[in-house]
Amino acid sequence: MRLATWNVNSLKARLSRVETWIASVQPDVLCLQETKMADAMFPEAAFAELGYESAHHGNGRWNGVAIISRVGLEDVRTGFHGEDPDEVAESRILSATCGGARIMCVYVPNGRVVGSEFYEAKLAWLRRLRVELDATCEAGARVAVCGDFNVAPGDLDVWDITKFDGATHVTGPERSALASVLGWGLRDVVREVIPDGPGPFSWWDYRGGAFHKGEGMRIDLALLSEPLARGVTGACVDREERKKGVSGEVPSDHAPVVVDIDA
DNA sequence: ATGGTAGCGCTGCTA
Repeated sequence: MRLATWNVNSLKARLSRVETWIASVQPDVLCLQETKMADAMFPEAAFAELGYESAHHGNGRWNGVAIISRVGLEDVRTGFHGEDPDEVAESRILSATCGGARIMCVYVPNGRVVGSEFYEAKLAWLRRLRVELDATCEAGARVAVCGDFNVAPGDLDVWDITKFDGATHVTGPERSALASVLGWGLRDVVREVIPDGPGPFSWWDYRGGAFHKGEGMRIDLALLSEPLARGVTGACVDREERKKGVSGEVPSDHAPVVVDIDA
């Protein structure tokens, strides 16, 4: 199974690139974040034409998550378990069973300024993600939690840790909350396949030529439970997609993360 | 030099 995750920064603005990328890379399951659209606007037919089923959870111009699969898409859950779908304020988690694995597509809150109410909400959201795993997944199950975590797990996951002193995405509480999610029984397989850094980065600020200066962060992660992680045969970040297209089409500020699992 | 870019959508917020 080829599993991928990609924060597309508006699926409406990026659809053409996403279609081209899918046709080229041929993922079996693709998790999308920041679709920035309501369910009614989701281009389900475009993915069907490529041979994929899809599920989307979006409620407006921010956030929005989707799972695209050509190996089945069952038992879709919108939001956290026990959450009234009509009461979900922000669309940040979508789960489905694809190809015998429980896929969770997540878009963790950014957190903005350390210590702000948004930062505290981010920590609470990550704690709730651990609760979600405890409550909805059996130990030993095939589980993949993929998405934009807005946390750089280690110092090698930012271009220059000395420039991040106390900054959002690298603070101890954020990393501890992420570690608690991993502690359910998940492995950061891209870091295992690529142990050296800095990088591989998955996000670069649009401003100031950050991409070309190599000033990025690794915040888009594929976290796999043991039965899936055991079968990983390769993992990478597709930096090519982050380059500007020949037609001048603007890329997302995130690159896709791709994991191959022999299963 | 306290900026810069992108998306949404039309004013300023979010990232």
